[in-house]
Amino acid sequence: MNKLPRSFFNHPTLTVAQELLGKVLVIGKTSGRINEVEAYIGQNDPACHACRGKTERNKVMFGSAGHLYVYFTYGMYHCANIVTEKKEFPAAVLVRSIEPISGIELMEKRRKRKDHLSDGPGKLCIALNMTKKTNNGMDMCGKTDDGVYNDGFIPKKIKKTSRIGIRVGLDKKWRFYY
DNA sequence: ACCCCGATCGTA
DNA sequence: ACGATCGGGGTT
Repeated sequence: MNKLPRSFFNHPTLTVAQELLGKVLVIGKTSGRINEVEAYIGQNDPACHACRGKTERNKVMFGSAGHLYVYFTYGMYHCANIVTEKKEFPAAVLVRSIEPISGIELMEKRRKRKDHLSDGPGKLCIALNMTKKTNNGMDMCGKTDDGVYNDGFIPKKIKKTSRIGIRVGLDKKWRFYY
């Protein structure tokens, strides 16, 4: 397993999003294979948090690639993105689902159930214990084990649809899964 | 200071 | 398919 370097994320978001499929996300003692993502890209994407410019919440998206953008939503959930593209270009890939690989008992304990541990953006943040307070802005290309890894797995067929849970930007088919 | 609504989840 | 849920971002 080799860790993805910053140069992997410092590219067009649609490319990074599709290449992230099948990679292994590691946070602490838990990990899982990414099997669903969505791209959110800059000022011309009405569904992107950064479409109206930089704010206190979305400022991480304007930073350098390879950092986590974790935000709080629906009064009770978190969602985790990995920042892409060059500095000051606000874009990121939302990780919507992972297939649990390690730390499964820990995930079950955190989720308080044994099924559907991480098949949703809010669920996987609970399973991997990611919150805005502790994970927003963290570097996924640093020296710690936290990050994204390539173990050689290659998705067979990538499917593309509109993104989930949004009311604008539905014309863009920027959800990818396999 | 406050109002509105959401990149969701779980159950029906 | 739909309702619960509520913190806080963004604007006043």
